Amino acid sequence: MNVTTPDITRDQMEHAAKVLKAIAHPVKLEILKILADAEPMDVTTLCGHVGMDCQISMMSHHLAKMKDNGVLTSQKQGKQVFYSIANRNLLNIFNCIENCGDA
Amino acid sequence: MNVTTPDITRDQMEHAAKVLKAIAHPVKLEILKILADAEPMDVTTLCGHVGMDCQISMMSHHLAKMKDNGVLTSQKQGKQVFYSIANRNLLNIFNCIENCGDA
DNA sequence: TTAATATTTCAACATTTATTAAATTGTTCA
DNA sequence: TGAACAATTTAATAAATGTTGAAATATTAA
Repeated sequence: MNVTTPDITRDQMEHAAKVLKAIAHPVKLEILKILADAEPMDVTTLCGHVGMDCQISMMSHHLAKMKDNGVLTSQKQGKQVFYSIANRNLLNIFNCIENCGDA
Repeated sequence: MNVTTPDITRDQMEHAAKVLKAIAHPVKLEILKILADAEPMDVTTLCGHVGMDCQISMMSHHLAKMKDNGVLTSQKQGKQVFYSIANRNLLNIFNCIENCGDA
């Protein structure tokens, strides 16, 4: 038995890699962080929070990819689409990131 | 103040994205997991553990990238180069992955 | 029905990754 | 020295990603 890391199968590894790929981008991480504190949020508002050079089309692509990989969920309400975090466990990644900040 | 996620600066976000990119790949995650339980390890042995279709050149590329991004460290000993995990805090990512396995 | 708004999709392009084979460097040892 | 081994580097190519603007879709309101 192994005390350092949990046992993870090949399939889980593939899945994990997909999820990590889906968030391994500064803007995507920022989206995640914004939603973490104020979900659900619609695309335009989210774009405003991301700031400066945010384009709605780019935002939509990022959101779609994260949704495709099970990171986010969405719900249409009128003209807007509100995004939420599918599984808040994923947010632990920020703790990890903070601890590893100077790695 | 914010209780859900730690405050993270733009720079930290950029850095985090780079680190995540450097490990968001099934083989790279596997390398990390193998080293987690048996570091340090030389390239050829590592390649054997990864199994099946592992080519030494590919392994070297993966290792170099992970090293470049501060995920791994290396130490030459004779003909061999032994790799280790730079900061074991990063291994928390596996817990996160396990919990989010069915996200 | 038309106009306005919100979001997605499409298409194009540049950039980055992943993979593989071949050539190269460095080390040990006969 | 030179053969054998370990690992890296280089180069070529395919595949995936990121970015952008324009067009398309859907919803609401006038």
